[in-house]
Amino acid sequence: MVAIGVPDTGDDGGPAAGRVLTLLHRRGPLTRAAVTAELGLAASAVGTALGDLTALDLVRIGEPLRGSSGAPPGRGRPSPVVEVNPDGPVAVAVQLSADRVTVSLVGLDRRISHVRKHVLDGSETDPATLIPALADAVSDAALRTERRCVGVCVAMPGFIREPDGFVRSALHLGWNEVPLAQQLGSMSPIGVPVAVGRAATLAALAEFRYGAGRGAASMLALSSERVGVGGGFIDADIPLTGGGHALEAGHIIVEPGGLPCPCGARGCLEMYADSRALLRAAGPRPHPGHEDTVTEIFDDATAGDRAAQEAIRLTAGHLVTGLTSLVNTLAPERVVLMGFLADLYRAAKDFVRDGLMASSAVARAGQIDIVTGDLRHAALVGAAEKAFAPLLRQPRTILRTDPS
Amino acid sequence: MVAIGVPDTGDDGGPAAGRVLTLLHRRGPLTRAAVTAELGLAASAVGTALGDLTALDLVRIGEPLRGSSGAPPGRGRPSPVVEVNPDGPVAVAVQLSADRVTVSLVGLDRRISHVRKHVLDGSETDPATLIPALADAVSDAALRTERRCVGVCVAMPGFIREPDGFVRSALHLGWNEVPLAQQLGSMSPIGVPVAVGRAATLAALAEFRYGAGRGAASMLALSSERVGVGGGFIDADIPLTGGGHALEAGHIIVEPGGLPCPCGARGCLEMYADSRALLRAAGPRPHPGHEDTVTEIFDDATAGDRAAQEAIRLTAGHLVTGLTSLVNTLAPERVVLMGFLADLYRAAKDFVRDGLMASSAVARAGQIDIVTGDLRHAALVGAAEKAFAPLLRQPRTILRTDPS
DNA sequence: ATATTATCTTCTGCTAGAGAAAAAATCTGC
DNA sequence: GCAGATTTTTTCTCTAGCAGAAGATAATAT
Repeated sequence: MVAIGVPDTGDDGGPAAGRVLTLLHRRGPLTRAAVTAELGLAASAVGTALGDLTALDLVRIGEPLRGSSGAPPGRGRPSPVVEVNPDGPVAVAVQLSADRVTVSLVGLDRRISHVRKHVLDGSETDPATLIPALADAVSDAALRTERRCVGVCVAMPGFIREPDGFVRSALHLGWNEVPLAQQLGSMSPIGVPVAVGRAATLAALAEFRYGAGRGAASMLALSSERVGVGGGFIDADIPLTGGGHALEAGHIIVEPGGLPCPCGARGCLEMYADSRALLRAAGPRPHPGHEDTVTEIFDDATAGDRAAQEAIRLTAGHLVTGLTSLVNTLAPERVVLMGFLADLYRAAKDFVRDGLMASSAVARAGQIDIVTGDLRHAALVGAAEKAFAPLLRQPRTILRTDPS
Repeated sequence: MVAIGVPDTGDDGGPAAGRVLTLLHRRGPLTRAAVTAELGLAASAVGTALGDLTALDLVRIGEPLRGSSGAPPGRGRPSPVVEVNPDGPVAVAVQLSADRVTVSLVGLDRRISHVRKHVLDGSETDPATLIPALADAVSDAALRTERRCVGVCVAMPGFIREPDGFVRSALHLGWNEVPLAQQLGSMSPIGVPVAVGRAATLAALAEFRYGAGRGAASMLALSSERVGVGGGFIDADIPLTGGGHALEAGHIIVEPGGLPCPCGARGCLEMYADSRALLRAAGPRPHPGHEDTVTEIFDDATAGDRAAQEAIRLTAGHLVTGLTSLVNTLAPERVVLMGFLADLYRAAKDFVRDGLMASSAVARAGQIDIVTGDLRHAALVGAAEKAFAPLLRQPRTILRTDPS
């Protein structure tokens, strides 16, 4: 039973140059020999791929590892370290949230530079005002560097139609039916593709590839920043997008007939498990400032305050209910909690973990890990991933464009 | 801005022969010209692929369409119709449920033959008893035909570790940690790969490709046969497996703190939306027989019986709650209801549809269709899909094996 | 210094498919 | 009934991309 006649190139996965570049982007500096072994390619194929990639200024071939710099020298011909060129192309990564805009440049090494933050006041969130300003900021960032810009991606909350970056609706900004990618593309003089993605999905992608999700086959991320709960799910390196509508995890129903949610339903998770819900559960508190009071509740609970502990348990209990439904649906190998939910989890670790194990047969069968996120700019990194994707897949096609 | 130097083979997607065979399997008879246009391949590539496939007896090249048989003749050289060989290879598709076993042969044209059903009594469900019997039945089916058997797939409920067909647990059969695929493979004298898959996922896959899900980008299927609720989700032609644990949709929580479920949680969907739940909601009824009474409730409701209508609304309301959470999580383009849930939906169509639209912002944004399933042997067809997958991907590699 | 080892480079060969040109099979108009 | 017109198939040539073998290279080990 031996296959004959066909060389069986395995899973293929596209041209070698793309696979090599993707590997270096994902895993950082590697020796040439490691690249060859990792990809299962012939040494000659890796050789030509790396030759092309260096010619395109996408990767840099360094010195072989020596005594001082890391690994043991070993016998045989030393293998030079290859890595993504830190002065190579950049992507413009933008994060657009309800109260501020962040524009940054991200390299293939995922280093973030040229960060510009702008706090929005209510008068600026109108698409007709915000988009031209954003286009300026993007062009500005792209033109301020010598490095070649290969793409733009905006991470924002809302319902996004991914293929064409069309914003169906973004409640926090009050947007409806805005062709963001198209408008941004036509207003920016830098002729590169513009993509738009759901912030929660992109942040989840970043955590999956470079953060708390590393190594998992699938990962569910839940995050909350003060108000609302968002989610992202990645399986086999592919985010579940649902055409831009998936993982509205804040609107899992955890209390049928409960509090009305602006989304139209009653008893949504985000009415019961975000920071407002904790404040409500804790009852009146001395200091009115929002952030302070939330951290105060966590501090009080640690110090032994029964009322604070009770409020945390109540809120965490709703999180467990939501997690049970989500885990039984998606069966992630790992759950990553970010923002307020990470704080909540840290304050009630065993309660959440034991609760989920007790109520979810999938969690029991699947050996689920619950962890907190560990990336600082997950959404920006995720946006860069999306902007870089075409280049990583087909480096030659993307860069060998007529510059005239 | 024109890409030069690279032929841009597009998405590739593997060797042409596999793509052609897959297309014919999925879409049925097509003209040669249609195949070329559909796949975007050069005519010469399609020519050699079809040549190879006919040489392997996988496809049959028929007569060009003529006046009588279908389409208008048209000008130019007539294009012969090509189709999957109806006497070509078969897969053994097995459905294993709590109370019976079905063994059948399925061709690349999805025609099902040699169906053998066996009703299980309690004494036969032990793995040590059932698996050898199943191995016999499978070999028997494979040897009774002249056609070449290329694979076996068992569809069954439970937690399945897909890659190696290991049954983590199957509550209905009382199984735990059973290496089904491996045992079946070693007991059957026919040397072909054996796969095992979750029945609900495979049925959903069949509906997605050939049934009520055709044409949708993503699809959620929910089914119920008397007891329990199962689900499947397909996105971009790929089922969400979660390592065999995904879409335990029956264990979405719809009533926190509600009825205890054998899974360990309280308030699971399947405690509130299967046929037992409807019977409970309807209260005592004259006739004790199960099936009769359920259809009787539907009939009474149609006839105007208020109590029956109320019971249906109550049960359907819970279905809406569960659907809301599922739809907000997965954002399917279409929802397919099967079995009892299809009956329930037919009895309360507007109630379910309006309820979901009212409570799910994702449903409102995404234009979700709710439909009932329309395949009779969805699980068997899905099992055959899984068994055929390697052949469809690489026809040459799979069949050019040394028959010695 | 010489052997050993691991890696890299060059060269040849093969496969899959693109693309152009030629051949085939039907229809249309006269 | 015959000459184009039209569409499709076939044949042929050519290239990209990678595998595999053989030789070159640069370190360590003796």
